[in-house]
Amino acid sequence: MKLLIIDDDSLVALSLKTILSQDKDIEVAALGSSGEEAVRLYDETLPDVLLMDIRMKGITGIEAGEQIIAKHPDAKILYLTTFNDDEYIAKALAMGAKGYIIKQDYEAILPAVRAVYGGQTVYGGDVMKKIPEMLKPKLTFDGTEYGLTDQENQVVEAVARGLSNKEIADELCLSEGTVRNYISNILRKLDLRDRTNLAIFYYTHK
Amino acid sequence: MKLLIIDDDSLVALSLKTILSQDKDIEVAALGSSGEEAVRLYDETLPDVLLMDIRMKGITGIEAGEQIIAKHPDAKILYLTTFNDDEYIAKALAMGAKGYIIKQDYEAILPAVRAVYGGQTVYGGDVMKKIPEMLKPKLTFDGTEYGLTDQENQVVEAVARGLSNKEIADELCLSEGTVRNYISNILRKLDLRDRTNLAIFYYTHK
DNA sequence: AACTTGATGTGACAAATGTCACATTTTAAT
DNA sequence: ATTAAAATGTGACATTTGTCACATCAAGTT
Repeated sequence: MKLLIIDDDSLVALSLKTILSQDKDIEVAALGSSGEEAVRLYDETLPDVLLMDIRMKGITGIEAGEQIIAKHPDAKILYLTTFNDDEYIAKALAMGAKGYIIKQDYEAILPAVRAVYGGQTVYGGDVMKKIPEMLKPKLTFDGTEYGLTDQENQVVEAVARGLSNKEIADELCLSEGTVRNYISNILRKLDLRDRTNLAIFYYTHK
Repeated sequence: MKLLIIDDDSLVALSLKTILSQDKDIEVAALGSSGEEAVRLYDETLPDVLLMDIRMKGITGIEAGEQIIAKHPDAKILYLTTFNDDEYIAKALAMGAKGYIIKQDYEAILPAVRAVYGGQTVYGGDVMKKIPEMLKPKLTFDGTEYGLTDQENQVVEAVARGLSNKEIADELCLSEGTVRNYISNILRKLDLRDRTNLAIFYYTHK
């Protein structure tokens, strides 16, 4: 199995090579330390598996991966990362990366590389745990981001539950007029036209 | 590594044992052919990895897995399946299964088992491809299920985009009155109160 | 031809909604 | 204590919305 290793930190790349070379089936075709190098070396060496850091100076591992996949749709890219950042996970998934594992667990790297070589997709245990959450819509709508007050936020929640102004007033112990005023303010702040658009906004910005 | 193998078809279980036993690191602790057996044998043998079929007579692999995880939160369960059914994938993910691979690719099974033993999570290539789609909300609302006509459906879409009756009328080349009538009908059919609730219904029913 | 049906439209109406310009009251800041 | 700034409320008003009872009209059906 021909392997290409890319890591921002050359020392890490070297260590990886040392560790992985011990396996007699693995031949490390080249080492690199940037996204640009990844793209170039991939073309030159056409490895079976590309083991690459995500965070790197210059273009990120994700971007490099996209370029490589564009040219070699079957490329098997296995990402190494220090953190497990939701955003990266989602991007890596969307990009079709074959794996995403945490650098820390050394022992896991070799089996992961082997599995990817065998056509599997390997995501480190902790990473996988996040996917179910990501699958379900966020329940909390935080209007603070849009400059809404606490009360206004509650009104938004209520509107998003389909309540009428009267019902909202009863629920929040306010007068109906006040609720109307709140809604007016909310709509202005969010630049929306009516409560229906507010509900839509709520559900599309969950 | 101690391995427990469960497959509806005893022959398959046996074949798996034969294949996997060739690896000197693997010891097959037991074979089983039902979800109930899986639960029992897991308790008895406490394997490092449980390799289990999903579709089985009696309780499914998923249910068995849930019971096992409930008792042994760190259980490493690797599902084998003939199909890659969205529903099962989602369930397996939510349950915390460590893997989900297609039976067909024999060569993949051994590396997958090894990777799972090493703490990784392994989802077969095709399986993984589905996750990004599952991550984004379904765009199509099929009102047919609720007895809505084609036109009514278009109105629903329009309402869900936040348009006013006038705007909808213009867009669909109808009179505003007709749009109002449509909405009346839709609300009755769906047992909703107003357009805001309709929009909410739309977004909460994919 | 007479009839049915469905899609489309109209007008009237009540209720709900959103805006606005202002009061009150409470709270916080100086 | 005085002031400023919120939170809360009121009433008037124009619009929008949803309901309803009825027109029209085209396209089938019998």
